[in-house]
Amino acid sequence: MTDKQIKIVQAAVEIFSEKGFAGSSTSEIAQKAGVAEGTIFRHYKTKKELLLSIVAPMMTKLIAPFAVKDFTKVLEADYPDVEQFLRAITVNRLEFARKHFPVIKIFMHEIPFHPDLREQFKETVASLVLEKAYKAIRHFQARGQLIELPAPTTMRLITSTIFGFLIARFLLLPDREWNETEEIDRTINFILYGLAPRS
Amino acid sequence: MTDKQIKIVQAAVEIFSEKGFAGSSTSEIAQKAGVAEGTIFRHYKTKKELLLSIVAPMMTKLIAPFAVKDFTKVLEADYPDVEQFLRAITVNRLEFARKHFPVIKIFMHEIPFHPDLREQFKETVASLVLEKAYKAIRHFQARGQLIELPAPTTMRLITSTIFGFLIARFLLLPDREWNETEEIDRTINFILYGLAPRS
Amino acid sequence: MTDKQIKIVQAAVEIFSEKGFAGSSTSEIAQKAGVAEGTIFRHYKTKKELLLSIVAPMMTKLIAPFAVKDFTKVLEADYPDVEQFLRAITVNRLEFARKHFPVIKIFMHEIPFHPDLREQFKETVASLVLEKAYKAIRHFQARGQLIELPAPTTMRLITSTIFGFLIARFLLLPDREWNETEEIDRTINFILYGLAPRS
Amino acid sequence: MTDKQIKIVQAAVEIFSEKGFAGSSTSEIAQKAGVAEGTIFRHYKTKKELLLSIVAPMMTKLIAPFAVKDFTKVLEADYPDVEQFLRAITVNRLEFARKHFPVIKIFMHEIPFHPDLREQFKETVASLVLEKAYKAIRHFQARGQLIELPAPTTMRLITSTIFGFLIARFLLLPDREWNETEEIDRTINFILYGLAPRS
DNA sequence: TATGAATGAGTATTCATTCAT
DNA sequence: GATGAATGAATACTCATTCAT
Repeated sequence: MTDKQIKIVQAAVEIFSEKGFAGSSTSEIAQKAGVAEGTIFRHYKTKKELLLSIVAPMMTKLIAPFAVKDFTKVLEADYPDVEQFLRAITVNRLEFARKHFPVIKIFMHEIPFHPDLREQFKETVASLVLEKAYKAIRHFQARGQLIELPAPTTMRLITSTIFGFLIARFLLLPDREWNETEEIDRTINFILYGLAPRS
Repeated sequence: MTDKQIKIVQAAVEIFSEKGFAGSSTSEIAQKAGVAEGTIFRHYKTKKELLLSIVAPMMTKLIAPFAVKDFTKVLEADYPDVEQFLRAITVNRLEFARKHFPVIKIFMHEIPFHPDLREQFKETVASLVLEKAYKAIRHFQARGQLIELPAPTTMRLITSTIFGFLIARFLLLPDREWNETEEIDRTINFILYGLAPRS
Repeated sequence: MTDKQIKIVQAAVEIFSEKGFAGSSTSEIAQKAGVAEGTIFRHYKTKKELLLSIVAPMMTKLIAPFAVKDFTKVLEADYPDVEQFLRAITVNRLEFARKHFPVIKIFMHEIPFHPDLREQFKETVASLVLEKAYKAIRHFQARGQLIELPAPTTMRLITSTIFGFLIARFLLLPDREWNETEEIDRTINFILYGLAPRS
Repeated sequence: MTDKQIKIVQAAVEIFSEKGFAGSSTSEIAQKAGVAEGTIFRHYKTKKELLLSIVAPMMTKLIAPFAVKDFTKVLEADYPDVEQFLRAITVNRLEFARKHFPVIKIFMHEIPFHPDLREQFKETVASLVLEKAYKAIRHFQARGQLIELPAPTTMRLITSTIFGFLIARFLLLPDREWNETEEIDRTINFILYGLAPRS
């Protein structure tokens, strides 16, 4: 990646996340990047390819924590109970969101309008992550730490809660003073009690 | 609203929700609506005004359930416990989402890119709804039915869960066979147990 | 055809014939036509469509003299001998070339680069004209007025000579003083003697 | 000429003859030649110069058979009658066309759009060749082997016929099975009889 | 000598918007 | 009120050409 290429990507991320893909013009990106418009197209055949070059690698990183070979072993070794497991992924994804927020924003906005992006997401992300996540859910259900609900339902409830936190934290109220550790505690407790086996 | 106007709005909703506002062209809307291009601009000064004419009324409807004068009285009269309250708004918003799904989709996609829309939302929706919602939360906290967390946190946890359900239902997996009543039960129980005062 | 549309076509003919299709820009055409660039594309979806709208009707006119139903009857009734037949088509095509010279020029230059144009030409023009032409050749061969060569060879020799005349007249030396009747006489005599049955 | 330069010229000939000069891009030529884009411009200052470097030498070769010093002597010594003369140039130009067909095609397509090319052609080719050709025509007229027509007219009739043959052979129907010797015979006989002094 | 990244003017085409009918 | 022809600025993208390496 040349120096100019990096500048192009940075400018594109900034502008895409601010105005959306369709609302951004390559001329504006070129200007912000300080390069000629033609330079963009030397590196990326189309505007869309530029978008993909930004968004695709993010997808890979998104699923990184689940891309371990022997997931069951990791579960057993590292996470004696659900709480620690949930806390780990929450903190981990919080940092991920903090770092890649603009790209994630672009991704979430564009995915409904680009069937190819959606397909790629389903194939790589969804299948891998869901498989692992369901495994984890059943793992903790078997240990009596989670209520016996269908895995997809459990998954939905957990995901909603964590995503809801991230959206509130970075999208809706990024400027509020956040006591992050406390909010994380509350969020995780909410999940734990919400999904605890009914006595 | 003339017959043509209705067709324009219908076409616009369809196309905006499919391609996004910036990705849609007025000529395409005119074509789908079966009117001349100029006709759109006779009724709406700009493309943006057409968007607002679609999205703004939806906002009003969105907050309708909270736009009652004596909210406390309603709470006391109609909802003896949290469960019935939560169930009522969940079912109610589920129907709302089912009915206005495309418009809601447009709204959620465009709000980050239109500061005026965002402002309008904050002023009308957020303030009114939040005020009422916080009131309800404190109401049930006072009755010992909800754990004593800050209202915004409680609000976030409830909203995440309900929105998560709606998103899963209509956006992510609209084609799956949904046993809606069961899923609603599980969702509400999740919230109730998650927010029950710790014994 | 609106007034502007006529101006666009006129300008396009002029510029295409001067610089070739690929060497002409739509902006230049718009300027010469005195219309906005967008106006061109309201009437013709693409630059290529503009080209076709110019060139296609010419093809139809080109074959007009051969598009008679009962060609044999026409031959028998109107042309007692080859000479009169040849003279008729030569004069006729001369006038045609004089009238449509720029369009013919465009056509001949572009046909090698547009397979669709070539195909259309083969289907409509070539098949119809060749069929009729071969019929005429055999007609006059049967009457002993033309040497017994294969029709395609005879056709080639006649066509070369007439086209050669038209090219010299309009393309190579348009500015020379031409004694047209005399040159036509010489040209036709050349063909007649060249194809007379050897005694 | 370096190895790369040869490849550039070969690629350029191929692409120019396929798409026309204006329709070809230097990048495509570079790609097909297997060199960097810049390399083309190291050898040829502009795209046009590349065209000229291809087309100009062909012009010289085109007139080669006429570029003999004592043309009259050659006529007397080598060609006892018109037939042999015509046959010689026909066969000779046939081979030339076979060998340089793509370049000839480029040349004929571009000459109307490049005044400088046209000028160069008129100066070198036309004047020299015409002078010699007229000399030959008058030579054979004086010997009673050609009808007494103005030399330009005679020249036109001969040239049309031979070019017509070449065009049919290589451009219009290159894939047909050609019995070349027979067609040459017919073509030359056509000219001979067409231009024989009327008895 | 050859490269290929970089340029910026230029390309065909689309767009939201206007306006005479 | 409705039309659709007309606009011209803007769009994504291509081009011939330059130049530092």
